[in-house]
Amino acid sequence: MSDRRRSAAALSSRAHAFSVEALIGTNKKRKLRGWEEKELELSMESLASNGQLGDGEDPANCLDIDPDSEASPGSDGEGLAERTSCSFGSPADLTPTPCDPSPSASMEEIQVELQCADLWKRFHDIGTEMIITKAGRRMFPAMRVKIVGLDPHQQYYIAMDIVPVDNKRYSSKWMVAGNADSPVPPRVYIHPDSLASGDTWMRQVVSFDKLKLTNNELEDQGHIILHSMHKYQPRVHVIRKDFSSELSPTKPVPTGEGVKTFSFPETVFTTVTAYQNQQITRLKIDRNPFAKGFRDSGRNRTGLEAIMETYAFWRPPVRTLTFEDFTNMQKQQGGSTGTSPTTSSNGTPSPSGATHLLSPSCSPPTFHLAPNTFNVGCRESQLCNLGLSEYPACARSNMAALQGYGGLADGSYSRLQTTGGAVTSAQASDSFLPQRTSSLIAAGMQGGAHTSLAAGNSSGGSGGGKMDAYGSQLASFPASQLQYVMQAGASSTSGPSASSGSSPSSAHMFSGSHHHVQQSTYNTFSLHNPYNLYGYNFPASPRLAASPEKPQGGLLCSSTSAGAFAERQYLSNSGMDSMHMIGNPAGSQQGAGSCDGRQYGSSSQMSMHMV
DNA sequence: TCAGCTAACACGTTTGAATGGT
DNA sequence: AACCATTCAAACGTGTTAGCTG
Repeated sequence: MSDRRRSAAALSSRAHAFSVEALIGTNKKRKLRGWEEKELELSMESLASNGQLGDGEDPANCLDIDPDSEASPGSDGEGLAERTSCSFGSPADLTPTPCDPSPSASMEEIQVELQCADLWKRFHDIGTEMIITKAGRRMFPAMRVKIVGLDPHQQYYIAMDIVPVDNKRYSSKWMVAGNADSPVPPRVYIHPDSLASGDTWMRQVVSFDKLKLTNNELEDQGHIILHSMHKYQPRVHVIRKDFSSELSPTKPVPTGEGVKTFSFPETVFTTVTAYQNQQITRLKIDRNPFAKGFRDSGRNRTGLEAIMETYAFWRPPVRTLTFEDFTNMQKQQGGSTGTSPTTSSNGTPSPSGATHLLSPSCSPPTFHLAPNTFNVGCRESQLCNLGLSEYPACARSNMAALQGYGGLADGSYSRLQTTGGAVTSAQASDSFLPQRTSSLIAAGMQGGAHTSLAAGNSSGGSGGGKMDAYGSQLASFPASQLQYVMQAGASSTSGPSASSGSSPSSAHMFSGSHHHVQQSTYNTFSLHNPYNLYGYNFPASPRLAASPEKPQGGLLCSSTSAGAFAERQYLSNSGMDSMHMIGNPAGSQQGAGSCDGRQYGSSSQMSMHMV
């Protein structure tokens, strides 16, 4: 069955959007503007008629959808490819839009920042689809926002609703299939942490990942009810306590003073009961940890795919193919489409043909520290040596993938994992995870030593913890960073069983390691994304570039609370001599999370050192 | 015949209780 | 007794797919 599934997943019969026909039949791009402006007007009328907009609200402010934005599925008859042909909108195109035209003075300063906007933009460029089911389905990406400007002592509700963008129903080819179905009962998802103080809200990332979408109008568990094949816009509401008297999960969000509403154009999505665009499916599979079972991970791969994965670190960063890419290719290749990247099994450019598709936005990160230090990522707006505007979008998004696991919001353990014969797992918490005691377990050490590092609870920043081995080496690092020493040469892409040659102790670590490790080591990180479609590939060291074999010798890594397993996995596979993750003590946030379903710490910077 | 929807399924993650060691 | 690490299993989330419906 898995074979059948995978072969089917290679190309959906419904994936029309990236067909050559769809891609080249897009010279009507400019025509969209007129249509979309018209659509926008209709959209606003629809919102107003549905009672989704409050009195006095300016609908144009509430759904600030740039007429040039062509990312979401539309009904212009040109299909999704038309939307896909656009490049990332400028930041101005996707700015959050407050909807309340007359907020009170205390509400005026409130700002909401969409977390993981890069991921949303990726989906947005393709045409975001959200599955809805009778039982309810979570959104992916989930809405996650950071709120600033609240009165720290004021009590607020944070709520989310989803409103129709227009009054149309779409077909699987994103053509208008008629008017929208009858309005569904209004539903508002009130964040479970409500009611909370402004200080509480501002200290955490407000996540709506528990929100579920359903098409069952009789559903009574509070899921948001939507129609399939309709286009919707999520909205986030900040509601002051004294204006929440009318707040109800089954009533439209009250409007007016004391309520401020935000929407993000890049979060517009189309509801479906089955994915229509294979690019969306692939992106969701690669970024949603719950869908890891569908990732290409070495099994049932074609020879080409296996090679591509094995040599993943050789390849340049690849981003989603755009119409401009395609036209450029046509120019460069004399209009030939024979090597169109769309022929790739997952619809992405093949490595051989991808070099001219490099996006400036995916250019390699800049060396900015010591010559041997390589800044690979940071969390936006925090301790970032590069300004956000100049920071490669792909690198940012890949940073999330790099960060691995670090449960924070729910107080669960952070799990640091790696692969092969290197470090196995850790449940980590230090000064970045103040409520947990840190520990780290390393295996596959040189000489087979079973090294267990318990960093301890480094409250106050003082170094703590015990180190059974390599203590002197590790002690030189701040206690707030978990330290690892592992043997790169012992690791392998073949998974935990690759711990051959390890001592009984290390073998024990693998045989008896935490099941999370056992389950996850095969699939995580871009190395297991055989096309490296969604992130940035670190440049391999020259040594490794010459050979896929991994170097021998020690590997010194440190990590913050966020999982470092991915980095280590990358290192162990790519031949990086070391990687060093630098935490962000000041920016440590409980509740920090990722948009791909993982809980991350707030490590804001990561660098690699040649040692 | 077709598009859209549903439910069963396999696979993986998450979560918490149980167990054993220190 | 308290704490911690580990194991285990159930619950849950996910995309796929065959079959159903209109």
